[in-house]
Amino acid sequence: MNNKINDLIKRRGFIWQSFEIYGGVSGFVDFGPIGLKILKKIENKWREFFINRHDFIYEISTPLVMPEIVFEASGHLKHFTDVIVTCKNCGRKFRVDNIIEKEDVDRWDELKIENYIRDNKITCPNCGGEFDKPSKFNLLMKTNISPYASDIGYLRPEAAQGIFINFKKVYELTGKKLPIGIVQIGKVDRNEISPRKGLYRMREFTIIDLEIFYDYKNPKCKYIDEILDKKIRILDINARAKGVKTPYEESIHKLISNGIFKNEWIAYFMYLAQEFMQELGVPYQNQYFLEKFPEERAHYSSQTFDQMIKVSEDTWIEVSGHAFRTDYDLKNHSIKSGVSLTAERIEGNKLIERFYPYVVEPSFGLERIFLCVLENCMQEYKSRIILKLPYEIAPYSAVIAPLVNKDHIVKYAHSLYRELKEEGFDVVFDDTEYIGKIYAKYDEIGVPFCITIDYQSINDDTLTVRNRDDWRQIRIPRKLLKETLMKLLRKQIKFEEAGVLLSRSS
RNA sequence: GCGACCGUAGUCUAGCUAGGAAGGACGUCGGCUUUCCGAGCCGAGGACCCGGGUUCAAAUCCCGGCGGUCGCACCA
Repeated sequence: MNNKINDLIKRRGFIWQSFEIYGGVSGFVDFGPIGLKILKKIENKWREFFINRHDFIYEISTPLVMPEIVFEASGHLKHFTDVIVTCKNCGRKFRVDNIIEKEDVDRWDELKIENYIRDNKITCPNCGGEFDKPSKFNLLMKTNISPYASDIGYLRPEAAQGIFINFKKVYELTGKKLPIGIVQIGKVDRNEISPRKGLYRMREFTIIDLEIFYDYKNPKCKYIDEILDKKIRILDINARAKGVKTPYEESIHKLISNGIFKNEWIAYFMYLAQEFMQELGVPYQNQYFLEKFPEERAHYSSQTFDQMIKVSEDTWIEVSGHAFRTDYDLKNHSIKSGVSLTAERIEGNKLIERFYPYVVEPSFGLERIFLCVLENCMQEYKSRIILKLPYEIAPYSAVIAPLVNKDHIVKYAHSLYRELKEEGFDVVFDDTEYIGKIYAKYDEIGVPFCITIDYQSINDDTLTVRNRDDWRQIRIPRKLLKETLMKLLRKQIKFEEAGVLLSRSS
């Protein structure tokens, strides 16, 4: 990916490899102070964007470790653990169920598979070569829940299961209404075979799983009308099957009437996801939705679109997946647990039926969003880096800096800093260096404004505000600072109109 | 997981071919200086990925591990 971003991330300590002093373990990263502030602000922005604008989405939190039975029900034990064999000659790997056509092969252990392959002289379908010993890969991370080895637990590979098993409780707590959205934001673990490329493929990351439960007999999305004229960029499977490689642009309305979506909810949240990434600074042209072929989809999904974001000239990465999970999960957990995870259809005063709602799942990888945002917000100006983060996700709203390291100037600046902090502004104080360095440093980590205190401030209680994106400065009275800063951060006022524009600049 | 290449302060790097006191730049910390864009001067702290082998002597050569990049495979 972008070397300059990598360099910046390292230099400023946004993130680093976990367990570094012990040599590191691939697939895990630690977030440093600045990186974490940005990450958390993106997370909060997500809440604001997706939860607060609706009245039917609720957030919950459930454990990371889950008992084995949950994943028996969800299908993850079966579909997440594959035994594979490798051809000694050509090196190709095959899933055992593709090589041995016996229906119970999923339950065989490696020894039985090895014996079967030898006894039946099964060879590589590609080159006819001999197979090596079978090996297992287990994408679920295993642990024990009690001192007894028989109580197996797994770290969750998605936050969704915690939502499905609690569907009925939340549904009842919130007034038995459909549609209902339940979201969980938290860490998940997957034993990736070869994690690579820093934040792109990790063994532990933060997932945002939003499950929208709706009545399949009333599939209308009540928000769809608001966005029918809006457009998205998309590459659906029909187009892909014809060999089309570039996404096309189309209105939601047209896509729906063309039958691209299996339901309106998936379309609605795809559009919101696109708008969300736009608000985080990723332009429309750097996004599209890629529909997955059936064989590319997860076992629970009947339709999947991945939201692709451009991070460099030839690299697009998935930041969200939009899956139509139907009633797969609720049904399977109901069967396994004996508890019926159903909604009720009531007409008049009578309970007509209990049914499994259908589920649409928008699911986001928080660290990937972080990565895409950094890649898209980084700009260079006069051989310096400016991280043009949207104000809401900048690590600080402003830095307060004395222009020179003189006691009375520093004191004045520091008291201003205290005052802003007490008012709730997320600001930082920095008197450590020459002013040019301060500008450069905070441009690089995306802080939108720099408030400097100079000799004039002492005399007339004015100060300067410097704009990260174009390096212009205004001078304003100290008493107007809080109000002006608030307006600037909310983009309620143009920078040059917020105070007296200074001509000095280079 | 396989193959190729790689691993020196926080970061970038010199030194490795040909074994002999590990050097620089930026950043960090302290001091001086400085009225606006990584400025200047002085000073300080900070590194050979880990383990084993060869050798009088290993950052350097050899083996193993860990990690990284790229390619293949994998990616619910």
